[in-house]
This record gives sequence, C-alpha cells and structure tokens, in this order.
Amino acid sequence: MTTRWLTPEEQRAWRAYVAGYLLLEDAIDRQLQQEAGMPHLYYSILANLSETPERRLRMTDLAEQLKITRSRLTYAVARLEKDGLVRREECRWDKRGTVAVLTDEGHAILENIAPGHVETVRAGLFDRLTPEQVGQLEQIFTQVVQGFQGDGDGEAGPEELPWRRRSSPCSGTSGTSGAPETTGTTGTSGASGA
Amino acid sequence: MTTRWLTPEEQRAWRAYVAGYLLLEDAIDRQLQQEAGMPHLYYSILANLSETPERRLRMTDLAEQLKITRSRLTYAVARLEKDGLVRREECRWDKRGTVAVLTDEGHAILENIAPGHVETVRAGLFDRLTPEQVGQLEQIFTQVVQGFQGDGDGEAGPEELPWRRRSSPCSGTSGTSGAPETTGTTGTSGASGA
DNA sequence: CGATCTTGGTTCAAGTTTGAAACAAACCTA
DNA sequence: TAGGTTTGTTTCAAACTTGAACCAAGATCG
Repeated sequence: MTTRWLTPEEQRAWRAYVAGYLLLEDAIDRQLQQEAGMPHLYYSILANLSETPERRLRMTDLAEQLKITRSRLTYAVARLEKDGLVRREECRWDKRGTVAVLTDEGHAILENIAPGHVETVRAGLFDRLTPEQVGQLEQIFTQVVQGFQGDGDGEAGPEELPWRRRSSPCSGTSGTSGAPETTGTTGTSGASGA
Repeated sequence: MTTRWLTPEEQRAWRAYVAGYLLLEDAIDRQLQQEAGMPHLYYSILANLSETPERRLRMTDLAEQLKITRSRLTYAVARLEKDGLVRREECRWDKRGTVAVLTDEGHAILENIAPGHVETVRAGLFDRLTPEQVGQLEQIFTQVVQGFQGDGDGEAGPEELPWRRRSSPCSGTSGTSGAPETTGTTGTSGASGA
C-alpha cells in the first residue's frame, strides 16, 4: 500500500495538537508537582477514587478508567500509599484482587489541591476556547476514545461488550463510570477527574 | 477567589481529551517502539531535523520547536547519536552552541518508519474525524499554543518578539519553522513532524 | 578591560514509565 | 478433581524524564 500521507490540513492539525498537549501537560505537571509534589497521573488517581461512592476502586478498574497499564498503576499507588493518601485492601470476593482506597488524608489533600489544578486547566485550555469549541473538543476526543474501544476486541465496533462489564463488588458501586454528577465541594475531584 | 470549577460540559470535554491523548500517545509510542525501537519524541526529533534545508538544527531551536526541555533533548540526542542516526557538531559562530545533524542513516531510517507512523496517527485520529473536525482540532490547539506563547514573556500576548527570532546561522535556514511544504517522499517527515 | 549577567548545553541524582516475566487465585473442562 | 488456561497484580531491569546544579562562552556596562 502506498501510504496515505497526511494532507496539509491534517499536518497542521497534528502539529498544533502535539505542541498543544505537550505544553498543556507540562504546565499541569509542573503546577501539581510544585503545589502538591505529585504528577498529573497521581492526582487523577486520587480524583477518580474520590468520585466513587466508597472512595475505593479495584486496581484493574482504576487502570482502565485512567487508560494506563496495570504496571504503571501499581507503581503509582505504591507511592501514594507510602505517602498515606491511599490504602490497599484485598478484595474479599476475589482473592486475586486488590482495591485502592482513598484515605481521609488523601481526600483532604485532594480538596486542597483541586482548586489550583482546575485553575491551571482553565488557564491553559478552557479560558482559550469558546463554548462551541469545548463541545467540539469533547466530540472529537470522544470519537477517538471510542475508536480505541472498538479496537481491542475482535473488531466489535461500538458494541456493549457485556461480559466486560464486571462491576466487581469490590470496587465502589460505580458501573462503567458514567457521568460523575458531583459538582459541589466534592466535585473538585470530578472537575479535574480523568 | 472561590475557584471556578469546570462546568459539566468542560468536565466531559476534559475527560474525553485526557483519555484520548493517553490512548493515542500510547498507541503511537508502542507502534514506534516496536517497529523502530524508539519513542515518539525521538521520531519527532528525526522528523524535525529532516525538514530543515541542511537537516541540522541547533539544540535550543530544536527543543523549542518540540516544546521540550533542553535537558530532555540532550538525553534523547545522545541516544540517537549512539545509534548513529544523528551527529553532533559544534556551532562555528557561537562556540557555546551545538547543532544536531541528521545522518544519512538517520534519514534512511526515518523514511522507512514514517509510513507506519503516519498510518498509526491516521488510524487513531484522522480516520475518525470529519474534515470539519480536523479544522476544529487545529484551531483549538493553535489557540492553546498561542496562549502559552504569550505567557512566558511579560504578558506580551501575540507579539512578534523579534529579539527571540535568533535564526542563528548554525541551524538550517529554517526560520521559525513555518509550514513544511514537504509532501513527497521526504514529506514523510513533514507528515508526522511535531 | 574586568566584573557581572545572560545564554547554550550538559550532568547528576531521584523519580517515573515500560514491557516482559513471575505469581497466584479463579475458571474451565474432560 | 486434576490439569490447563485465563485473569489480577506485582516485580524487575532497562530506558526515559525531571529539575536543579554546573560550566563555558557571549553580551553588558562602568
């Protein structure tokens, strides 16, 4: 096959996108590192945990939500545990499993640093966009995510993959993690979630 | 100040975006790692070098184009140099400077792996988007990048910052690196540049 | 000129990420 | 129910990233 190169428009979009996300991630990482001593991912872990009813999630579920490897998560949680922000518990229903639980301290810390984080996201991204663009951004990346969703399993496309929806009793009752209605003080976590 | 949390729309956009870029970067990194034994950034370095008239660029210029730190670039170039894909030369006009030069081997390798890379970018991103969305994506991230541009220097906004445009004779004649008209075989690099 | 400031790059230690390998519990099947 | 496969998670070594500290070469200014 003779390679379908990117069109000029695609090239421009790609360049802008790559530059943009590097700058954005950099800014976010730096901000969190300075004010909280942790990188973006670690914040996301705390945030995701805080959104579940019982502030607990199985490692695999967490990894899946965050779109990272189990290995990476193990390392990250180990660090957060050492800092006392997260606790590990074994899953009673599945002896193989481990659930990560947000500690009270972890929750407190999260509430402290959330505002700064949100502010950074806002300054770097949302304050630059019109409401329409926010919608476009969501639409675009939702499609991208869905694209990968379908990939993994036998070219299934946008199927439901019911057997994958193993809402193990260990994780908070959060199903496939729908919309986190949180918005108040606790919403802090939601606000910057993923 | 009472923190302006993200609106539900912004939250959704943010979540989709974060999940999307993680998946995308992951796919790209994995593909390049497998087929070329190098991460995305390293590919970008080769690509950027290949776009300049003489396939050479000063370290600082390169770092700036790629939106990464000098430190990170030093490490990356060291590795690429060890692999023989890039060569370091000292800048004649400024004894402090170092220029990274794409070797013939580096260029050859780049042409070999470019198709696969472009294909991955296409499969993960562009094939999912309508032409309008490609335009939107460019617009959105261009604004994001510009936002950061202005930041660094005294709230200058979209100024020209003439003194920064130090197109040192060492780097290829590429100014602030405009549009890389490349599109043919060599365009490979351009196609996936940044 | 000489002290000082800025700029271009590298180095170093500490922290993070990766992918493959190792384990162990759960599941399936004959 | 033994044996084999799958699933959940950790471990390990190698590679990468980070930020601060450092060195040397321009640029400034009295």
